[in-house]
Amino acid sequence: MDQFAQPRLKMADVARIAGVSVATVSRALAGSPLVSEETRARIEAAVRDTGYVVNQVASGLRLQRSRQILVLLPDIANPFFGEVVLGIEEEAQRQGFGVLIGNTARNPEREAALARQFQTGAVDGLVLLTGHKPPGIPPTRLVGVSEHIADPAIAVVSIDNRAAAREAVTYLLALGHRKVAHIGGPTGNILTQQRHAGFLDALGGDADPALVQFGDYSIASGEAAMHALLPAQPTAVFCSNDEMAIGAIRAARASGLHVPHELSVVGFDDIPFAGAYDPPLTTIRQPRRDMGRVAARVLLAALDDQDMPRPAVLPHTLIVRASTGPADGK
Amino acid sequence: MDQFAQPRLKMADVARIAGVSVATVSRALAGSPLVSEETRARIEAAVRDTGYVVNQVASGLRLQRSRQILVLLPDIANPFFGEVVLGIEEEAQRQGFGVLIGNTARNPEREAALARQFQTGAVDGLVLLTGHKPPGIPPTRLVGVSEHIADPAIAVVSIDNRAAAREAVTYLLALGHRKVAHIGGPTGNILTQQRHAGFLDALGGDADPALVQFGDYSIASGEAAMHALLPAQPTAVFCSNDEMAIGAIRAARASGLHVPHELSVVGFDDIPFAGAYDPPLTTIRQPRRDMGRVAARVLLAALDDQDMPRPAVLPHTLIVRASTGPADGK
DNA sequence: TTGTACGCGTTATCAT
DNA sequence: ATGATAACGCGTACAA
Repeated sequence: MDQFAQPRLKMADVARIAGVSVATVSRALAGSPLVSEETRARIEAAVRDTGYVVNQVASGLRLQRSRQILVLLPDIANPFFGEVVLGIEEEAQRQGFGVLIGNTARNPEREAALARQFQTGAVDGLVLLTGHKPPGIPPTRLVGVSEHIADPAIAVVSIDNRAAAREAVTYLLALGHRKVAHIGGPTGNILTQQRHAGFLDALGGDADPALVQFGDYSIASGEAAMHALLPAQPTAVFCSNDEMAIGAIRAARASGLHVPHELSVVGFDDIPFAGAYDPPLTTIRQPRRDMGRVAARVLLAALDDQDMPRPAVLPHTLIVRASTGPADGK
Repeated sequence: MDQFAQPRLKMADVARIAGVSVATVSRALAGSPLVSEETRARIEAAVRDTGYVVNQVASGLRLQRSRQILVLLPDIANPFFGEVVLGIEEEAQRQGFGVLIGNTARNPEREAALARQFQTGAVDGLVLLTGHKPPGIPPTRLVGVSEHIADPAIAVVSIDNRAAAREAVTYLLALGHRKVAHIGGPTGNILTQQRHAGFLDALGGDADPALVQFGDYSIASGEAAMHALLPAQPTAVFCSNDEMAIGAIRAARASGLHVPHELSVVGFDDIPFAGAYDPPLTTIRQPRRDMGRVAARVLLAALDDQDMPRPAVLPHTLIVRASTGPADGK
């Protein structure tokens, strides 16, 4: 009952069936003008009849390029990345490139295995959503998205995180809040630093240390950080991402505080669930799909030109929803 | 200033440096015992010095296998898949396989491009999280996860969706609910049908049509479906996934109903946000990571044995949280 | 317009 | 234990 897969056709098979040489088949399939209409038709018929598809591995070996790019994700479960990937795919497809995704899971071994796909020509370029270049590969044919890469030779497509954070906090101040707290991510993280800097900017330079906590961008860590902040009695908190903002809301509620009447909460990213949470989250929206599109465009241009891709800064938006309100609670 | 990437080393370069033939280098790198310790050391030194890595494309062409598998996702933004992918990666890595991810985005063109990666040997096997086999490829070296595949030759790793749905609804009945509604997914979808069947099972065979609505597994569609159900005054609703459950809660609240006092809501999947929502969602947990692990195991076994993989049914769990309560509202 | 033949970087066979 | 060489399947000079 078990059908054995028939050995896959090669170009020579198609050539034989069409009564031509492999060279002609290759040319016909590549759309070369050096093929008569009549032979082209015969070849196309043979391809249709047999269901032949060109072997991308052999072709890639010969051409030294695969027309594939690989997107490296640190955490495939992070809802931030989905839309970025869609943007990348959109632009790549437009330019005839395929997109593969690799999940490093912050595991050096997996990252190395994926980097090898790049080093050995299985993919032509890399989009880094991981915030760092895999060790041991040259900083060329790479582009970063969202998070800055330590290697200055690598262009990054992002928003102005510092300005966005400043804007979010300024908004809270405009609502009359005077004790604005901040929950950041891991302190070593560049995004954390940029958004923290924007927080300080808005406050005029420095903040009460009792009003600043750092988590790890998870809901649980936001919850813990908010519990630690509550004794200082902030009336508003700016969180470095939406997950921690949700955690902050949970902690506030657990302590009997109403959001937004007694505590305003601002997130960052506008992940898919942000608008569906109760209350819907006020947050900074990153143009994720555009970021992906631009990143792909920058990378693919660099593949052709061989010259250094330029970084791009895209506009963010403050999305005001129901997790924030006036300082006096109405 | 622009460093040109040095042309990549080939095995012949390493051979030259180590003063041996490429055949010996190949053997040494493959761990063959037919290499003297002394030459092996020289070769390893050369590899370290140069940073040489074997070209997987050339190797794959020669060996006719890549030791890579490709996971096909219908929607990379769907939070259900993250943990499944982790399970797949875990097992694949254990067996020395790499994992790539392809997002079809329900776009036939992208799906075809990804299927070609498989057809042409860039990857050895396919894990389908899409619910269907890409057209035009033989049903071998494939395994499905979660959703049944139309082609009976393809093994699927899943839970017993019908039994799980029955269990969820039975739990609601045990709480004293008599008007239990259901929000399903697209009616053509197999998961929708199985979970709907389980809903009917628990009710003893049939349900009031006014208590059944179908959405598209999105939050918005759950919201719309719940609005349509409200006139029938259900005291509980079983939703075919967590997103629609969240939508149902939003709709109930918008109509002034308290969850769970006036309406109990059960979801399905236990996506990462389910426990963090307010109220935390009662739902059916699928053992996502295990499903991924088992799927990888089944697929990789099939790659060796050439025989048909066997389907697997894994245990689900009803997770009771705060979105459900007794029918009398306390 | 078409065909012949070589090379892309490996691995395996067959010598030695 | 090691080396020469033929494949793997394709693309492209070069020849015809």
